[in-house]
Amino acid sequence: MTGDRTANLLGALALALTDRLIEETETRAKHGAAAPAALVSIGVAPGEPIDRLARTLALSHSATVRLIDRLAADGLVARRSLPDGRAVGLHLTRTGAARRKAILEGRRRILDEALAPLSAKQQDSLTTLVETLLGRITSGRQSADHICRLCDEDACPQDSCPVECAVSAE
Amino acid sequence: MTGDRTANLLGALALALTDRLIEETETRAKHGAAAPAALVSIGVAPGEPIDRLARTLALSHSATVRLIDRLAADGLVARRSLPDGRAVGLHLTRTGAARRKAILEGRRRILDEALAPLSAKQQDSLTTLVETLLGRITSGRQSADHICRLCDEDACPQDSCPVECAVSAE
DNA sequence: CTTGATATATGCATTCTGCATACATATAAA
DNA sequence: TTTATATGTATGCAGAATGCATATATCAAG
Repeated sequence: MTGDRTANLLGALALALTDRLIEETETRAKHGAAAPAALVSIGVAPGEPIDRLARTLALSHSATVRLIDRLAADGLVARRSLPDGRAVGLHLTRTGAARRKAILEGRRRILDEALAPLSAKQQDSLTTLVETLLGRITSGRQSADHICRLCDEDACPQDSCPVECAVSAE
Repeated sequence: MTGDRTANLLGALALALTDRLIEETETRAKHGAAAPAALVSIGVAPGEPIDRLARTLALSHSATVRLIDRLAADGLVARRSLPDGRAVGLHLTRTGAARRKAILEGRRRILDEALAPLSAKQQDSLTTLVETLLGRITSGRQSADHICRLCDEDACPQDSCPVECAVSAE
């Protein structure tokens, strides 16, 4: 009984937080919810090809090409040639990097506001629980990249990331 | 420092869970992510007009009309006349009610899987923390309806719902 | 050099959405 | 009652984002 309630509350919280995060990040990079995730992900791993980004965003290849077209038209992303002549390496322009920073700051602000009513002790307790849940949800490299597509790697070093750990432990 | 990490992890969890919940619920009621929320919300409050549903879903009125058109064409929702001749009351058909149940079960399955690694004690601890966060996020009746648009009211009685309590306490 | 795989790009259709508007009904005022 | 305004619904239209099928270029293996 009480387990049902826990599940329901967690679902409501996830939905409510995601609503706010999407709303916030989407205003800073137009072109849909995938756009801010693209900017963040490209910033984490510059030079990666479109194909890889498509998997991280869980979009089709063509949709990703079109998204990059739009972000490039806005001057946020640049395509560069790679040793492999078929692929293009994606990079953020200076403007794109600034936009990425704004996206991460906006996201962080939303989350900080939500966490404000918790004491430091409660936040520690929450951290442990969330780590456990995140590890459980992760299933492989692609899943991990997708989960972390909006993450601020400065706030969450890779060697301590429960999602990365879950991938390594496989 | 550690606060940043907590925030980031919470954001990742919210995103990952919502991805899974949307994916799951969307397959059971076609026509986009708002469709399952419409079925769930209509089930909670049958007879409500489209206008009110639009606010709960945070969609424009016309988008909601079109959504109801599609759900009605699928035989899931029925429009009935109301005392106020301008409005229409929304109801679930028998098929619609069954679909709603499947949506809530699918949602619950996803959440139960995610919570599986936690002990009963940890789940209790998580419940308390999530209650606090949900109360903080809520801002008014419309916000509350929106947050709870996919909730299973059987698992979360209204008088114990932190979102409802936050509205009452205003 | 040929064959098959890979990466990107594009034509086309579909889905979902919002804005502006039209229409019907209700409510209040004169 | 009549008129004016507000409310709820529906529709025409356009735009954004996406996927499928396909075309093109490049790589890798034989």
